[in-house]
Amino acid sequence: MKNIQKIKGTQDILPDISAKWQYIEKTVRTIMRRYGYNEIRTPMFEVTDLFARGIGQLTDIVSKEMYTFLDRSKKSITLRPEGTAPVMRAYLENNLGEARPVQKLYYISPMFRQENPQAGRLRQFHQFGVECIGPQAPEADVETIMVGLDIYRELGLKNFTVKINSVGDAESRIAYKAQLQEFLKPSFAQLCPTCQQRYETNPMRILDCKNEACNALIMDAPRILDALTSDARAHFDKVLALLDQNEVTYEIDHRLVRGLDYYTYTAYEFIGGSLGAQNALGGGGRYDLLAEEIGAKKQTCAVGFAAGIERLIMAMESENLFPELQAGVDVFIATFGGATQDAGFKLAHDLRKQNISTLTELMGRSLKAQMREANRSGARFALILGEDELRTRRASLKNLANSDQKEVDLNQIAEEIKSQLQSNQAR
RNA sequence: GUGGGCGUAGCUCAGGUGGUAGAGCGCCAGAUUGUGGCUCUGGUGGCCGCGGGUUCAAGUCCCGUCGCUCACCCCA
Repeated sequence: MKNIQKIKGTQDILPDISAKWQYIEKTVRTIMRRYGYNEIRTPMFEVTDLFARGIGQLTDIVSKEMYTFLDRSKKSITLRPEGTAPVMRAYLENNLGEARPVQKLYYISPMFRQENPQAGRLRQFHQFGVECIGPQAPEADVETIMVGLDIYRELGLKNFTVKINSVGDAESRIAYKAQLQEFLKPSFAQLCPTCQQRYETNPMRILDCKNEACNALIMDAPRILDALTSDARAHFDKVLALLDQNEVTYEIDHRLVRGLDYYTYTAYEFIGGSLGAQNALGGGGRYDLLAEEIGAKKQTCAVGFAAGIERLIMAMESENLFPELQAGVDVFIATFGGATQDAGFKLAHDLRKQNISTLTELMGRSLKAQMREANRSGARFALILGEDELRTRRASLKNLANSDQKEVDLNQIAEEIKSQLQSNQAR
């Protein structure tokens, strides 16, 4: 009989690691609040069509990476591979735009893509992200970038860069695609097979191909920034000006096009410097056309980003940024079985009612073993409760950090622990 | 989907040219009749991923298979 194990590309987040997750999540929520973003939680699965139409049929995500299945009523369901389309769906479905012209939303949630796992790539992974829906103003683009930066800064991350580009509006892109095809036409035969396909379907994707031959060809390709309409160009210039004015350092990356079809105007990425092959910490941009792709009657402007939590953890570990996160209980009650065990159990109940975190012995071990357990658990105090103590109504309270031990009246234990915790912040 | 590396104790890993297994850490216990961390002593713990083949004999060689991992594509 084979042991059951986790599905490829998934992870068990065990207690020592989950403390890191909580640390990051707490920071994310703090910064989101600082910028006035509110949390939205959408379902983990959606009708397949949402992603097929929203993200684009010929993106890698839709064409080969989605977890799609038929439910019992033969409806096609997909585990969400990314967060933006569901948020936009929820925005439209709930008429959030009618309630307020600007909706600033954030999420922290799992995503699912059926790819081969490797460092920094999982089948279930987690992202936090923001969507600023409504404004067309460049300020909104810049604000989302600053949210991401502030989160990384707050966590102490140093080794990363911001890359930015504009993929223009529909008109700019039609013009640019034609320029690019024109440019590549003579050397079509030298392109890699996938890029030969892209040449027709989505020539801009050739720009971020990593194949040597394609790379060489693209070096001198025309730049999309030179093909932008005056509106698109003005928007991009304003974004850059705002970044400059607000102390954001960035690099313009002419080959940054991003993998999802819905981007317009601004596209940007947070690139980690210590991550290995999968080095994108997060990415985002403006997507003014997504709403209509999934059925909105009128154009809905929006900009946002998504960032990987697993990759952030990797980056933070390589920069050694996690503080001591061990949170031991306040007190471990050691007993000797029988009446002392019952008394200890009841005492724990009383202490917990007073918000003192308490551990009791559950294995019936020796005092020595219980003391070892108390130490291992990180408890601040050990309380020793034996027959004598029960009789005299006084128990021994030992401070495990400095080994100070004193007799305390059973009715005074909570007060004693509280005052000691307060006075010396015990360890 | 493709390619490389790796599967030996709870964890990290040793195990020239084949002779049925070891270390460190952890865990348990003792030194200390009711007191942790340090030290010392002892102990627990392994169908050597699985299946087949070669051989008197396989952790070791061969084949297959599964799993993990890194990488390609692409992305978080």
